[in-house]
Amino acid sequence: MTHGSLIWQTEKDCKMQTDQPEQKRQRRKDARPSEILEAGLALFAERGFAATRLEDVAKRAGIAKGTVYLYFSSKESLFEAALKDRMVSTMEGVSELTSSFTGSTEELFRLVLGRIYGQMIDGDAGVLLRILIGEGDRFPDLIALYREIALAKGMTTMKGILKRAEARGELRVPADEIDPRMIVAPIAILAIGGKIFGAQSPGDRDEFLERHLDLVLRGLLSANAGR
Amino acid sequence: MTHGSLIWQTEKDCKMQTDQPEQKRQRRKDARPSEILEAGLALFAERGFAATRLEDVAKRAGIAKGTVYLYFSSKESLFEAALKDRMVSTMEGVSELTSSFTGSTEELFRLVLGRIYGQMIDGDAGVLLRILIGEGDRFPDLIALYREIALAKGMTTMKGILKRAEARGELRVPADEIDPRMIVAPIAILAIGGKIFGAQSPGDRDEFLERHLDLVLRGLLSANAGR
Amino acid sequence: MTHGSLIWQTEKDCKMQTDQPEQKRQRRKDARPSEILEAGLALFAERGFAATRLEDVAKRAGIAKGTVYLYFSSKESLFEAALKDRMVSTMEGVSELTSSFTGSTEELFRLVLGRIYGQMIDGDAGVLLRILIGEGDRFPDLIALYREIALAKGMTTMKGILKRAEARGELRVPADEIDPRMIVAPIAILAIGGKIFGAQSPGDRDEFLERHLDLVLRGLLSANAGR
Amino acid sequence: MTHGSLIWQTEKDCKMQTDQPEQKRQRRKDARPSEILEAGLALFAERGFAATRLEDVAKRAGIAKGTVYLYFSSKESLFEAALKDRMVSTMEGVSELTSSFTGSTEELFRLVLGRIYGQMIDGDAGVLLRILIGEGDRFPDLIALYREIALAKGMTTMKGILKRAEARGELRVPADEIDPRMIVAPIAILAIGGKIFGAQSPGDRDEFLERHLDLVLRGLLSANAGR
DNA sequence: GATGAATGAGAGTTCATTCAT
DNA sequence: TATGAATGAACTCTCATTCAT
Repeated sequence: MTHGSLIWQTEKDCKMQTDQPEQKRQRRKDARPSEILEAGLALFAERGFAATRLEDVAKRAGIAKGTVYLYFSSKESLFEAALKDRMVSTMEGVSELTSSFTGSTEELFRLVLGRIYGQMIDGDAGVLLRILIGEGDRFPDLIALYREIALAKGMTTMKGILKRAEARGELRVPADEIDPRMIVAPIAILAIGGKIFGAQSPGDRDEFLERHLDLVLRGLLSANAGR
Repeated sequence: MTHGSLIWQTEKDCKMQTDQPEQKRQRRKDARPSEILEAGLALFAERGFAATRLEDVAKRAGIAKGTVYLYFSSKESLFEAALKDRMVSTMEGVSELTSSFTGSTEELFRLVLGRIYGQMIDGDAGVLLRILIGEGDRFPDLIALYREIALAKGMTTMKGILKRAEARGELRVPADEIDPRMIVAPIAILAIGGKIFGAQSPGDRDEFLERHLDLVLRGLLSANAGR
Repeated sequence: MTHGSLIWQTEKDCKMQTDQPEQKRQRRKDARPSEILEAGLALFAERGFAATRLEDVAKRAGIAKGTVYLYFSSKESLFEAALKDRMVSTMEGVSELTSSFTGSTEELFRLVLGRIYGQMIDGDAGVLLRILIGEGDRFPDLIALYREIALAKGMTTMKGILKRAEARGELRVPADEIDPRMIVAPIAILAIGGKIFGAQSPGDRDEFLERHLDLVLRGLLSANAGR
Repeated sequence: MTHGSLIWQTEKDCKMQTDQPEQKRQRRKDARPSEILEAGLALFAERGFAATRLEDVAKRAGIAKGTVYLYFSSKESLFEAALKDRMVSTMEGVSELTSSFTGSTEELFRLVLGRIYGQMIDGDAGVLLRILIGEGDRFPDLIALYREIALAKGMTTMKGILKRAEARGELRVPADEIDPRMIVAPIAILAIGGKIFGAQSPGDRDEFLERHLDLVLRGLLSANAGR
């Protein structure tokens, strides 16, 4: 849930659990926002937006209810902040992978999809998507934002990979005729609907990834499939 | 969603109440539960569980707030009933298609996926999923139910198709090594995250289906893709 | 405090105190608004707007907290409603007095000011003014409204009296040169600042009125005042 | 309100803190209480007691929230201190005018009322009244104080003027039969309810004063008014 | 059965006050 | 002394649920 920004988390844990173990009335203005973010993210993921009480978020962050409002002006803005925070960190790194890669398309796919798997399933990207989806039309602005930041970037990256494959003569069909969403779909399924479609153990997931890759790359049918 | 016409019928009844009091009233009484179900489903889909007010459900069903409690003991139970009702009806029909089919696997896939497309996107299956997803862990029973009824059935059907293809020598890999979820994933993506991943026009959707099919059946890479 | 709309109050008291003495869960949709209005008015007057808790208003009206919101959308709108209700009833009647009067200007002043005394001091008009004044710039709309409805009407009425006096040759100066506010001012002082300027016993008030009238009508100085 | 310049000075100090640390800081320390008083008074006047946040008072005084509590034990005590401070300074000066005056009563009234106009409308006396009025029964001590300090003094002065006029044979009625409040009332109206009764421009005010004087001194009716 | 007025627990939010620094 | 982060009681407003009619 909270692997999105491991560095901050580490920092925070140090301060909290080592230096000032059980005190009340601490002052940690710098660390607070991300702590609250984490707490909120965890609870939003667990219960959805509406069913998450700000008091519980505060409790989980180890602070009082009112303190949340020192850093976020409302429950909604906390949610927004959590979403933005994760979107940015999630979508970074993936695109960089692509540009410098020199191996085969299959290897590149393996690398990129593997990376996305991690972000989506072990990280928080899937969680956020789930909330966004579930809250219906409550957050049209956030949906728009998500589409701009996360989707657009993801699609662009994927298009890049396909173009590259096309240039190398590895594609069966023109790159333009492939919708990147279909390639990412199984991941999204796992991320969004883990509980529903079957929350996998890490081992399962690796296997799922392999099959996903194989399916996407080579398809189901044998060359001589009777049609 | 699909049975939306019922609501109109209710409205009509309202208008006619003074003209034909007894008969219409009787007919409506029998229809009540499903009318409330429809209204609930529509609003849950639109706003999520928490953000849906029972008063609005009642209004949409053309009845008074208190009347809902004559048929459902709580908001939660209405939610569960609405989802269960739809789950059962949604997943029927697909499996029958398969058993009697005699053509090629590709044609069968085209038929079955097309059918699922309809159910998921134009019907309520996607809506159901969306609601379920957003409420996190709040309705574990419903999730379990969904997995039993919808997923299990869908997976079985899909497995059947794959086995059949295998028997006909059309599969590139053993049927057992294919996870049916990967085949259905792009559809689910469209159904669940229409707003997020891009709500398609019907034309778009057909094209999406074609590409989806093609991808699944033959994969991305050309036979001589450098690896 | 509550003499502004005697008719409603009477009706209401009948229903409440005679017919259904001590029941909970009553249903009195028609009487409720004015009951809540009265309760609100009383508490607003006692404590000011901000310091009045809606729960106390409810308690005083003999209902539950939430019930208030069935009739008024917010605390502010309750205040508005109370203000409007009283303004209208207060300013009515005064103007009618004037039009049909045939006696001397002094008698007319005596009549009109006496009437206003009653409204302002025994009624709620003064209370409302007090709140409006004390809450500073919180209710600019209400202040504007007050000026339109209450002030404008009052000023117009007063101007009418002055014009009438002028026509009868009773005025020492042209009617246009007299600011009606100065005539009403002592009353307003008493109404607004009863506690501060000295809350009078009814006897005091009558005497105050007499002196006020005498002062206004004939002034302080004797005809031969050395200047 | 009148001492507003102090606040600017404070701001300047803030800027200079690094340049001339010790001296300025010292000077500020002594000025603190009255700076806070000013800031409080200004905001209480603007918004009323409840709607004024201590944080804003601090900000306006150029200090931090917590610092207020070094000088005042609570919001209420700040409020009381602010009002007391001003009451004392406001009512001084008027009484001295009277004792040494040798001209006609009309001229004396003109002088005294003019002075009070200034205090009430341009100074803080009206503000104080306004605040006190709005808070209903919340500060009985302050109301008592106000009556003692401000009202009593004002009334005494006014009585002195009337007695003097009586001795000079200029009064139409015995001085004892005139309530000084009626003479001051129009001023209070303007001071308290500027927004409500019409906030005047300085020109308006002078004219209002003239008419006020004329009305009070000579009354409305002509000598031969039909009665 | 049907209604909708009434309820009251509960949530988000504010802000006077405290206190570690 | 001065600060401002932290607190938590208190408040407004919502809405699932009840029940007299």
